[in-house]
Amino acid sequence: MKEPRIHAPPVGVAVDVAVFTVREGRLEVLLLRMTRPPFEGKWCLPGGRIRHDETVEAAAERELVEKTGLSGLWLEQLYTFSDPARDPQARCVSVAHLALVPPDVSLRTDDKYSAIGWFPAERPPSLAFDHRAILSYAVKRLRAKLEYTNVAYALLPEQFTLGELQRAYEAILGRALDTRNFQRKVRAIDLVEETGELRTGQAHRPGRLFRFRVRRPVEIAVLT
Amino acid sequence: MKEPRIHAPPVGVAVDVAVFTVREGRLEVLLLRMTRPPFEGKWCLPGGRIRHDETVEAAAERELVEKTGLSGLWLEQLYTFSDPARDPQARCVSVAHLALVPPDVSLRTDDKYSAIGWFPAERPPSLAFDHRAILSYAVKRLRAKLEYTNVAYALLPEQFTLGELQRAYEAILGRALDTRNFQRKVRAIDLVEETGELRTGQAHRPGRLFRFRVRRPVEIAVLT
DNA sequence: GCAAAAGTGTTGTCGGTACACCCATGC
DNA sequence: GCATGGGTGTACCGACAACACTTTTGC
Repeated sequence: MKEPRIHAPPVGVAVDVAVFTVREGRLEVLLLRMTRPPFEGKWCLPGGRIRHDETVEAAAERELVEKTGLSGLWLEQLYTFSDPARDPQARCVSVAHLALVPPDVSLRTDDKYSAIGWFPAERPPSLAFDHRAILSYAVKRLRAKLEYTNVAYALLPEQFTLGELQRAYEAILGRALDTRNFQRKVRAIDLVEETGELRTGQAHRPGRLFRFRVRRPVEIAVLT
Repeated sequence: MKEPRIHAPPVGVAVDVAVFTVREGRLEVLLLRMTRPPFEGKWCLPGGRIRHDETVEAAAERELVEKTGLSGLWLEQLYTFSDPARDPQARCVSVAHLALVPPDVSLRTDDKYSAIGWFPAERPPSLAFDHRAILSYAVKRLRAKLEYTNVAYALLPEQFTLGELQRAYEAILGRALDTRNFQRKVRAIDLVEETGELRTGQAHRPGRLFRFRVRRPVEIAVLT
């Protein structure tokens, strides 16, 4: 009934972030290579301990800046993973986060971290800790949010064609969509607006360029 | 860039639980009265620190048993609240949980806690910490889950009439539903099955009694 | 017999899905 | 001129919302 150990060592609080992007029609996640035991050589999601004067969301943003150079991206809290065995070295819960970036960002690869890179979100390499479970959960949540919010704005560049938007949706949802229905629906709910410009340079007929009408998180019904 | 304080005091991990029930057509939440400063006399959600050998969900269940006598209820993790100022006494993040009980459970009121009771979830008394925000978030999530899952089974007794089920839905959603459409939909998706008995004793025509077909969390479409 | 809750059917509308063709450009 | 992705219109179908009356019991 009473606490068994009065002065037990503290339970730590960390954050981890699953950062996604869509490139070449594929959903990809950002991973770092670990350099120290016990997970030497394995890959992991960026993250770290939180500080006293910040929320977990702020910690997630700070860790991303420090470890990857990414800033100002779309980010939200996901779930707290707390299996006592999740970290073999220290008792530590992890508040997992989901983040999205457009495909044209550049990573800072110069510093102490041995390697950093984008990997297929559906078939990642072997991951440290419980990061495989975190990644699976993040993909699931992203799929769900895509259906009833406008989060896609955080995954695409400022301007894009409807074909590019559709391919981003297809990459995340993992299934093909009907172009005619997709375009009609996207326009019906005023998700995007024309910029007046055309995508030239590629072969074939140039597509009209669009931008998102609102570039902050909003609930909006699209696509069952 | 580097950690400012190498040996900063640890950030604690606690859990809090918003326990709901529906009684007399109203959504109610379980609150405890605090006995110690700085929130003496205010009410709070049940909760406490986690231990080293348990997940946050297990900690939530354990705290509920210790503080309220409730056990074996429906429970899920909600969100982690981490404002550095949320607890004026100790730096501590709280992993909030949502729990549901049927209206006929009894609370243990005998021990050290000065008071415990059910309050209207929409108009609670003055709450300690950030528990008002946690409660609001929990109500929002409960409403959402009611729409696409069968969680209502955790709020109703073993047997109930369709009228009672509808009133529970109306209490949580905060709006009236059409009886004919409600009954048709509930039966169409095989949410419930007849027990063959009737609700007698009240005045007026007795209703048939039903039970939920499955009494574990399942996704099922009901009610826009 | 009357008050009150239980229970049942039909119709119109809207949104979703399925589907085929013409258009504009680069090569 | 042809291959390729861009872009548009229609028809069917199912789900949902709106709506009124009969039934059964306790008092």
